[in-house]
Amino acid sequence: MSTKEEKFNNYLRAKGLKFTPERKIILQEVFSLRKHFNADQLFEKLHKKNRQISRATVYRSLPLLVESGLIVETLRCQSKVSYEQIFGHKHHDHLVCIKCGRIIEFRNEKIEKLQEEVCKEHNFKAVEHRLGIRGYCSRCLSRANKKSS
Amino acid sequence: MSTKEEKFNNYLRAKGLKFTPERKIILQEVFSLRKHFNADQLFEKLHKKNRQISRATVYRSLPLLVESGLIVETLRCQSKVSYEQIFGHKHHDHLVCIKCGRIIEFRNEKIEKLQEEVCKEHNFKAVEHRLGIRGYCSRCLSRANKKSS
DNA sequence: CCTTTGTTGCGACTGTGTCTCAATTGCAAT
DNA sequence: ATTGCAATTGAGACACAGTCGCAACAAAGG
Repeated sequence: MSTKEEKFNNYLRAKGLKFTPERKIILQEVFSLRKHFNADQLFEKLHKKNRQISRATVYRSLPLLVESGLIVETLRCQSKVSYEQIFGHKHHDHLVCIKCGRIIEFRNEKIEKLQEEVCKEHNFKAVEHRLGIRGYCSRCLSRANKKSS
Repeated sequence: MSTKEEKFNNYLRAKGLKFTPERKIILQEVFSLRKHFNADQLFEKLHKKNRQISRATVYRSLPLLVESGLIVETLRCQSKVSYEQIFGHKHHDHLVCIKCGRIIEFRNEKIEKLQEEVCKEHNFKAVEHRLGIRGYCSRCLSRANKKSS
């Protein structure tokens, strides 16, 4: 099993790209953030740490991290693309609370299997899939019941 | 079974809003477009027909149509929110070709059931769910095979 | 007729993300 | 170490979807 750095480096080399200091810093920061994050949060955090890396570089690096298989584009929340670390994580799906924004992860093998079947039926070669269920989480539901008008 | 107009009107009245001529025109146009569309396509079409309805009004009306249950926000394609008519249609999910953009709809009862179970497990009240599988459609696959380099 | 409340269009604005371009850097070959 | 060159960077301008504030307007009720 290789490290994140190795995996990213291998990807970059294979494409004739360089593992620059900026990319190294971005890689580290991505994995020091919580699992779900977006471009701005990443930029902000770098900025606060006085890592002067431009917005453009941050935005340019994220697709590289996606292509290298370290992170993945997940849901779009409030018109922002949200990313998620997948290095060393299994695929899973999301319950998204539309009230508090909480993201609950789940994995259901049967659903995964059924998706494969659907693709087979349609001669479709899946690259990626996302199942997002939007609604109200248990906390928000119980809170709503307590102070029901 | 009520018509689209009645359903929209009922929703509006219930919220103390009005079924204005602009909203009527927008409603008609939405249902004369093909099933999947976005705000700009709608605006363009109205414009071409010399229906002088402002962009702002179009953007303001779409959330109303969503809340009234006539249309639904589906996938985001190329940073645009895409809508879909659901009046008189059953829920379904999508295979999206990342090469040609084709959208293939499917419905799988077992997946729907399993999703309900997942929600129950997490005490989650689903409002809406989207399953999008992105990949290559059969046409694009066979085309790629023919002229494989 | 007058008031209230919702609606519209206009244009300015916001915010995310992209692009251009000149200057710089990393790396391999010399 | 030096050179050559492609990749990279930062800065700011730009593109574009979507939103907002505001003044004029319309509908409904008293």
